Amino acid sequence: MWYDFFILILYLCMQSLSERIVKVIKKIPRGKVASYGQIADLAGNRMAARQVVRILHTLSEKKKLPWYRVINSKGTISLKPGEGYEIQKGHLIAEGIVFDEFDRVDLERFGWKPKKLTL
DNA sequence: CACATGACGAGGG
DNA sequence: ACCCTCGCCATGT
Repeated sequence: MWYDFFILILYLCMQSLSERIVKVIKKIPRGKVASYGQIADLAGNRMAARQVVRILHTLSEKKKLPWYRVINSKGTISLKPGEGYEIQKGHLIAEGIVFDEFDRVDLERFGWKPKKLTL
């Protein structure tokens, strides 16, 4: 029914993209990772990966976000060594995530695959 | 108003 | 696999 569609659109308009991105990040389960683009997609705009970056940069602390569960689409950590890389890796390993010899995560195994989510 | 920026990503060579 | 270009969102200057 297009009634449901209407409600969906209406609901999406009630929150800003940023607010939805925050909600999506908070829903990443323990022991799983999600890419910047995937989060943007789930939040309603797959072209907003860079906005996800900005959110993590500014709101990780304030909103208590599980920022370390966000990596890039190649399955690697985007932070540079000496600037958070080791810390993020430590967090992920602590949750059971495995890195291969080239510090890559198998997204098939550890990638978050939400069936359907409600924002 | 015109850029410059960033923990990005897809596509092409 | 690597490197580069371009498209994107929202903020900051």
